[in-house]
Amino acid sequence: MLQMMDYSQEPVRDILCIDVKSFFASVEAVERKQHPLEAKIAVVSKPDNNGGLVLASSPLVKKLYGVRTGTRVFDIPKNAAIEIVEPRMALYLEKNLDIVTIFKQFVAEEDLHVYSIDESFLDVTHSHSLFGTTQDIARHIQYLIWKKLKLVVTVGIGDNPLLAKLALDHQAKHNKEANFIAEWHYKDVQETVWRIAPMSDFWGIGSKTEHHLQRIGIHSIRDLSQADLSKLKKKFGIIGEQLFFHSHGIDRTLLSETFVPKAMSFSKNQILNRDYTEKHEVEIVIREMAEENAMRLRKHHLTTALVKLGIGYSRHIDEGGFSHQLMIEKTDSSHKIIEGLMILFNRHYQAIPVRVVNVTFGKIEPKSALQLSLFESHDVLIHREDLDQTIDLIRRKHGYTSLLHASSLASGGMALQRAKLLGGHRAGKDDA
DNA sequence: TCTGGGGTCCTAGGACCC
DNA sequence: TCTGGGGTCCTAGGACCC
Repeated sequence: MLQMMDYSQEPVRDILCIDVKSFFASVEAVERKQHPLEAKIAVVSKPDNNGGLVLASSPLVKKLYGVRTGTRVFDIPKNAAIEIVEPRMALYLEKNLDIVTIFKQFVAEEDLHVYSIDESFLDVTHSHSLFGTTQDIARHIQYLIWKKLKLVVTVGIGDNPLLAKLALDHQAKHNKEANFIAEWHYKDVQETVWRIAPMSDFWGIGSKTEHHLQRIGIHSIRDLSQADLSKLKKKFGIIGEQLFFHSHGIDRTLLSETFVPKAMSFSKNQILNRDYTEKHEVEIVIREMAEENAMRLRKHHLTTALVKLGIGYSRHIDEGGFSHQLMIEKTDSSHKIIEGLMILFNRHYQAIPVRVVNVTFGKIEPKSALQLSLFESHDVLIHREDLDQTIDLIRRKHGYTSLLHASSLASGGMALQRAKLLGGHRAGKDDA
């Protein structure tokens, strides 16, 4: 006897989940006057480095050569007619803004949730009198985006955001015959959600969770929906409960209520181009990354009160590394932040080759009045603040490379290389 | 042929306070 | 003094997503 849900009390909205087919690769195709579905382009994080990986590939490249997101550079067939392209994040951001502008013609701000650079949720429940049925709206948006940007978007439609997202990922994306639109409702859960396989394809289930589930006898989403909820809760906590409801297609979030909270952390992650064995070299990298992050803080008038330092050791080392955090006085000053990071670094660093560095700021808050300290004179603080702002200004105007600290020019410095990156990828513009 | 980068959320243990 | 209890914050680590 199958355990079914009573959906009568669940929210029923008209949700669209929209994403751009092979976004980065498609943008690059359009820039080259090619049809995005006929191009053979792979956007690669570090084309000149075998360690790089594919961030996006044209549909044809996926189909013909099996080259998809995550494929390593050295796994791309050598003789394939694939154009390898460096990412231009600034360009993609621009296109994203154009697309969001189109969305805003159809929904109010609070009914739009931009989930990532190429994926958004729209609640069109209140848009029908002006724009027609949900399907009409979906097609209209597809048409406008095609007309304006020559990009193909796929649309999942559902009674809630989860169903829309699942319809998108598991049906719309592959269904050209249906114009890349798919619709999943509560009544379809058995024929749709339950058939998603493998389990790790399901949103929120990764390989670890999949294994864990299998160990307790759950081998499909359908199994999951029939599992004992209290047992799931005991094994997985809140996540277990969530998984259970998701397997029934239940998701109670309302877009209009999920005002996107301000990002609570900024992080910088860097895999170094070689193992760093000298302590001071690592220190220089940490300083650079801290400064870049601190610039972001100041640009948005924010402060941090928590710094985290993560160090990953070379692959040749058994130990993985460490990650430690430290509460500091609320600040946006590079000096104060670096001071905190250096405490962590000196406390935990061992003479082991380093390959990965992570610098994260937490407890981010809007900046109030100048923070005064009992231990430092007003003048010193003001001076430092002025200095930081001036540096930011110069960098914003002339590019990060225009004002490198002397230390960055030492052998360990990566700022010169990283300045050309945006969101970790090449910005593709002079001063993005 | 060795490492992409930026995020969020949850857990569990410990410290500290009342 | 006994093993009290609840609440909140901090920390490290894990898992997942795009």
